[in-house]
Amino acid sequence: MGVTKSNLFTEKQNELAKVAKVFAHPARIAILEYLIKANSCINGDLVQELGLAQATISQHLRELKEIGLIKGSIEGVSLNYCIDAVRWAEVQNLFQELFDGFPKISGCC
Amino acid sequence: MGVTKSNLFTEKQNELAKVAKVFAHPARIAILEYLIKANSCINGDLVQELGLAQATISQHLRELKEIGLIKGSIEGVSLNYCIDAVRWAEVQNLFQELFDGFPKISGCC
DNA sequence: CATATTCATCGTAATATTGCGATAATATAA
DNA sequence: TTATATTATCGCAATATTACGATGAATATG
Repeated sequence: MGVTKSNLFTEKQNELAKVAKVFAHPARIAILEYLIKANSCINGDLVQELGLAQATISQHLRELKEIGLIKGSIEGVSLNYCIDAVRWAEVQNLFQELFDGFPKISGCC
Repeated sequence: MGVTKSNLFTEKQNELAKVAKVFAHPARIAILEYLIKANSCINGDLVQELGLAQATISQHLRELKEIGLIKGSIEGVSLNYCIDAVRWAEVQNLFQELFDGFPKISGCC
């Protein structure tokens, strides 16, 4: 036990859950917000900005990269991470679809 | 170690992460979608609908209830769970704020 | 070449999540 | 009251996440 039974759910439900999991940590939210503000940055900047160890930040960056929300380009000795606009819109849509599925005027409680 | 360092982040970042965590499981997405579709339901329905044990569903319902997304009213021997419209809009806004923070036309990569 | 800088990865400890059987709690029905 | 139905909670096992020191890989600088 202890493992999520993905086979019970639809492709879309699993996808949304997987994406939501990436947002489910304040450090990753902070990284995204910083990337939006700075419009690019490197790992080192983030170690200064947040108070986490370099290894920890690198790990969070990998998760953001794996889900496709950010991408990095090598810039000499350091690395430029930035938000992937296409994926960003895609993910925004995923959430919006769920939220908009609930009618504003509910006939229930 | 192993514990999230919430003190490093803003109130809002922690709140969004906490809410996202609730969305970070396909069963809870499925429950929400079912509640939207059915416009009310009980735990028993969900055991039929999803393939999880009653105890497991009850646990997921509690998490949804704790974050305020759903609320339940006693209906005889069973229970009516439904989506809390106010909280739903609130949470939608939290995500929208983050998503809208990223300008469509990025000057970066 | 040797050294420094920057980021990724590995290994590990601490903690959190997931799933479920068993059981408790509550309310209805006979 | 006794039995039935419905949901919550407890306790446990399996797995996942979080954090970080240590180390590795790659590139620049002297």
